[in-house]
Amino acid sequence: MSKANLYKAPRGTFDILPGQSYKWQWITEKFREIASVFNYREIVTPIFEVVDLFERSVGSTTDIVEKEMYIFTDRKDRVFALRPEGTAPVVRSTIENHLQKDGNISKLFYLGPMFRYDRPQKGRYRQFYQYGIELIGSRHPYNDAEVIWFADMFVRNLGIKDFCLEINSIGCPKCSIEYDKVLVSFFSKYKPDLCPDCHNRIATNPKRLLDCKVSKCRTIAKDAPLILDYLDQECDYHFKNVCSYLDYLNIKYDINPFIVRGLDYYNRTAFEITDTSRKTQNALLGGGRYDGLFATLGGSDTPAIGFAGGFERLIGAMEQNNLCFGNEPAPDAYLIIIGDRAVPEGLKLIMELRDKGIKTEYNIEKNSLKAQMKAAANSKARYALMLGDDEIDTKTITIKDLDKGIQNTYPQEYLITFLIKS
RNA sequence: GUGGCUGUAGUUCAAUCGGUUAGAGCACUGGAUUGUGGUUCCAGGUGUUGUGGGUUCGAGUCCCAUCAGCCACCCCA
Repeated sequence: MSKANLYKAPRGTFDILPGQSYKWQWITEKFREIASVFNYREIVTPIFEVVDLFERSVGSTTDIVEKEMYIFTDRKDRVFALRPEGTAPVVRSTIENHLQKDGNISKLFYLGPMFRYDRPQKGRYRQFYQYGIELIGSRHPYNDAEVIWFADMFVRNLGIKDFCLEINSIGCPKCSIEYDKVLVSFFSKYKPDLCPDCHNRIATNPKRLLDCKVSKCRTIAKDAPLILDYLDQECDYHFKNVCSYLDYLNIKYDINPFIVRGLDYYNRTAFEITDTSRKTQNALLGGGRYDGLFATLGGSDTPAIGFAGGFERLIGAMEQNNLCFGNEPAPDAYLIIIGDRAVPEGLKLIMELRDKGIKTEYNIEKNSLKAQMKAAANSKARYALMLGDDEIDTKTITIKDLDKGIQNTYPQEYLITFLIKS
């Protein structure tokens, strides 16, 4: 072990092994299918960006930029960060490449690894894989609902049933000025009972006070004034409309006034889907509206909304419920060659099969029929194709159905049609 | 980043109070059956006990460090 394991995957990272990779593919396929149905197009951005992009967009007081970024300097002393999230890069690219024309909507999706320097745990990794969408160029509440609809449909299509969709509105900067004041004065009354983190939150980010997991703070927060009661008229109207559209679409949701997304750029609609069969690391996906981000990053005033979620969490939820990831890849046919005389014929055959797109395996290093049969069974191939002296003499091939255990000998010309038919 | 638990064949787990050559199932390979796999029987290697130090006549076992995983906090995907 020690010699073979001199090198290990870095802490918090993992290899997606051959026995697992089809699960990633399955989820990717499902995601692409829904993206296609909703008319989203893929965008691929670099895995690292100048660190400033994330500081400006995600917010300099958030945990992500304060302590979770992988930052490095290149040979010309430029400071970069491995992307901790996907929205800021997409917005940067949209601005840089003038993808967004006023009055139009851009619908983009992305897939790829993200990086956060957290302490690893099950369901929490330093390199993890996300899927996400961004709907850019509309402030209409219908589009909030449509993005949520996409999320809901995706999770549902994977077969996940134990999940909960929660939505909230965190208002706009204007509402926040008023609401933050109310929060500060409310929590200040309980200052001695609050945890040290919450002491800081009073000064830096009052809304996060609602988010604290410390039980004492939680009890206090339970009676805190709710943002929903402090939305200005436009925000209130917007939120009610989002809810109405969700109702029209027959999407079940709960309103949870304690949802405060961890990134600074969100405004108005915020939502999360959580895995209800799990107590920790149970956020499947989360998103919200970010109408101010384009301006923050130097673009024109462009409203947008999106969400992102993690592959690992989905796989965890699916495995826990024994859900199907499609078929594990296996060959259609396994060629078994008996005797040296059949080798040239066999090679001709395997060439023909592969040319026709039939997934065929053959192991020239296994000699005995028994060993080859065993290898065929282990490969999970549907059919074993046996070619020996008898078959050569009669220009036939013996086909054995490895599940049913029955076999028949057919003329060689019939083989391709047989395999294509079944 | 804080606190705790754990680390033994490929894998799941044993190994008495610190005692001599570290064991078993599954998996793997070969054979029984040179034209038949998933059943059975037989045989085979499974290893620097995560790594590095220390204590001891003697360490898988005790101590320290380190790495990794897990749990809780935190954070979120």
